[in-house]
Amino acid sequence: MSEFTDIASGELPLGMLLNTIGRLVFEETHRRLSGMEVDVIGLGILWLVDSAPGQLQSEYARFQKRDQTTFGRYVDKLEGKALLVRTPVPDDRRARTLELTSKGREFLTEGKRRAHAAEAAIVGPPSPDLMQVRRFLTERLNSDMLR
Amino acid sequence: MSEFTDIASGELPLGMLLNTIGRLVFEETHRRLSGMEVDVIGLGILWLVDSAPGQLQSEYARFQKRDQTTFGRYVDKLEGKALLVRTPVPDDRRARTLELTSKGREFLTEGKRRAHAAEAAIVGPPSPDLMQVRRFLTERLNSDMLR
DNA sequence: TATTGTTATACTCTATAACTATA
DNA sequence: TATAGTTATAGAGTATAACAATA
Repeated sequence: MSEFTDIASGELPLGMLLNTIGRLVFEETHRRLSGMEVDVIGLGILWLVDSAPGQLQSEYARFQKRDQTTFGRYVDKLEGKALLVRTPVPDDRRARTLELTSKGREFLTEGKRRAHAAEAAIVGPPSPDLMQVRRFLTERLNSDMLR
Repeated sequence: MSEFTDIASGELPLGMLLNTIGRLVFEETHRRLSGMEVDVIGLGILWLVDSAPGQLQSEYARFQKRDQTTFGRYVDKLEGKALLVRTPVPDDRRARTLELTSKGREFLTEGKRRAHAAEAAIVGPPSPDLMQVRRFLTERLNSDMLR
């Protein structure tokens, strides 16, 4: 495999890098969440809702740059596991806000712990470099340039 | 959406960051490669094969941390578009090596250009920060710790 | 007319299992 | 027994289209 060493230090397409490393982190996290029946995406939704509870489902979907349908399907699953609840909005009878259940908050605590362990297994322990990567990606996610 | 601003500067799960940004880059690249019917992954394979031609198909799959079946299916597609060729190995009649066609090399040149434009649309123009992110991810991909 | 959300549907990515051929 | 590769199949992620209810 040493034939590839030089290649990898070149300019790999960022899309491929994110895809590959992302897939590895995803799989590792999934393995470590086994028995909990929630994957990285479900965990990310719980985390998001917990951090800013009571927003509209569509607001969360928009923030995650995710299609409403796709997002709704995840919410179905999480609601089915009683990790969060949909609450009707009195002012707007189309809308639902989201909120974690106490079971959901418990799950989130343990889930985050396991997710961080999984990350460390793939990208190494917390470090200034890793923090910078995280910061860069977070800033881009927050950018209004996207969608 | 400003309700989320503070959240995003917190510690989002890396898996989710990679997944979300990766998906956006993937989709944008796909859009810009449209008409060429090759996505980021196909492009990554062409790039890899071009950089170290004549290796076994299985070697490339291993380097990309990708299942043989999945990798093989991409090779099918690329071969179907005459962008690369499989060549039997005289010494080992089970094995095939991969190599780009001249059409494949032409495609790669243009494809890389478009992929970089797509990346810039999502994560911004080349910058020291972006380079560092790329370097970090590349190093992790190269790490023997994985798989 | 536009928005919130769901249902039905289809497509793609990915891997597992089983297999052939070969080493 | 192990490896290179393919075929068949299934599961999960994702989005589009069509729709209902509401604003």
